[in-house]
Amino acid sequence: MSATPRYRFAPSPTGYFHVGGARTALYNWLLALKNNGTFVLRIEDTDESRNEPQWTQGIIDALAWIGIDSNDPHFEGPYFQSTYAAEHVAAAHRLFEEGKAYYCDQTTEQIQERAKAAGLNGYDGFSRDRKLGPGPGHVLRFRVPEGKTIVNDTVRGSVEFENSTIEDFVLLRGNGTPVFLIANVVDDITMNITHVVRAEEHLPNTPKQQMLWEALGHTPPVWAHVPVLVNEQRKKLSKRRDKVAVEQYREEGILPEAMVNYLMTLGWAPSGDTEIVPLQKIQDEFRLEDVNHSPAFFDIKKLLSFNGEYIRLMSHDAFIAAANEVLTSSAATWSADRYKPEVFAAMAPLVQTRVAVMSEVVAMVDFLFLAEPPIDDAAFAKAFGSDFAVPTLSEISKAFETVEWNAESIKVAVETIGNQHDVKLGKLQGPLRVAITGRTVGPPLFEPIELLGRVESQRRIRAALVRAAG
RNA sequence: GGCCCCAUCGUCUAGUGGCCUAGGACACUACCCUCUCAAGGUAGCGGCACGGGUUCGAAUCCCGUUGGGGCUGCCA
Repeated sequence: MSATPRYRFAPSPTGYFHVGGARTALYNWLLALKNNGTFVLRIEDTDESRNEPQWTQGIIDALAWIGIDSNDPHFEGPYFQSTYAAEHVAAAHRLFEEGKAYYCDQTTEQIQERAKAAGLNGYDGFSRDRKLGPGPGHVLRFRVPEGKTIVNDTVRGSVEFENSTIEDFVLLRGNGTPVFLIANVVDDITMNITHVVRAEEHLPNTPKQQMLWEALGHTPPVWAHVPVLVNEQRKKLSKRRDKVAVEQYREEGILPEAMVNYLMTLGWAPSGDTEIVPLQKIQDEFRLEDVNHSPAFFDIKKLLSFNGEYIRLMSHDAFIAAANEVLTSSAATWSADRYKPEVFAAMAPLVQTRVAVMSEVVAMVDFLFLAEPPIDDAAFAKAFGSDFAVPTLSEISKAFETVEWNAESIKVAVETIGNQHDVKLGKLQGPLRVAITGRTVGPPLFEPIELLGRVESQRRIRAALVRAAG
């Protein structure tokens, strides 16, 4: 038994990184850090039909994003399962030589037919004693022993399987290549894995793998099966129907800290009355024994709420830096030369409390950088629907010619006009806001007006007035 | 169908036989604050699936029912 625990994360490279995988990886990673163990990354790339080398880099990048750093001393790998194919086959052959596995020539159709006729399901062990040798189309099957298999699971306690309900499963395909069950076990054995922490969907595989560990002469690892993540229909999160790609959340401006914190509150919770907590506290407190047993709904709304909170927690400078990144990216709707970082910096505090994801800052400040911000028709109709709109805006326009150009004076000037017309500032600012920003809602108005300057503000107000007249 | 897992507010959870007239968070509602919208503050709504046991005492232990979910490939 090795002195330090060795955990592993073994994704198959399928093109994107699943949030469920991210959570499983996080569990393993945190446990490795907490127990001064090792996190082994193994890419299970044995399904040649859907195996693309660039996916591997995607996985490493996604792991890095959630804080699992491949340069950290606790990180080991990546290993590639495909490079160990010879070992997998050798292990299977050893099992055959020891009589623990046997060859079978039955096709799927034949197996199904016999099962149907017998009123049973699955493979019935037809070839167990036929003493077949290897050959084209012959699969190697594991001879499931009699008795029962008890899986000791850190999350679920002990789970008992009657071996008679487990069919003699395939180890080697008809073409001689190994399947997942044996490849996974052989790799775990050679990599000295001590703890297998994975999603609950693997629980039915576990008795089979445990039998393989034992048949191969090794003590099985500590198992832990964590509940799956589900959608609002309570079905396992699926690539087809659900938004599961970590990369997509990253692009939309979810902060990694928020994602990590949120993921860790699914099936588990830190002590105390607050869920937004430092990663260190999570690392200190997290225990597999405390993980819930039932599936958890991946609630994007709550994720967004966490993210908004993390955005507000950022320092002034950090927020500006993060915002600058999206404002100078392809997400920007203006031509790059019109962007003025110092203008945004002045606005930053006003937008920081108003966005839940970083991508939202674009629409929050676009009117400052767009030469001609589009005016939403519905917004215009709403703002100019009242009879005070045009007269007050005209007066505002006049007042803007002479008012001292700073946010506070501008506000006072507008407020004064409101008083004369007996219209509260809250209503009065509507038409002005639409004229300036094109929208009915947005950050506080007078600061950006100051930033925009007298001339441009006047121009926009006049344009709106013309539109209202026409 | 078979095997396995699960069951506290709509959702995520705290709770490990008395501290529970069940706590927090998201969402929702109302009010306060307020130049719109947010943020913030206050209050509110809302739950131990059901039925039997065990016990002086059960959300917590046992059994059953019901309801969910996972697996059931020569995918991983």
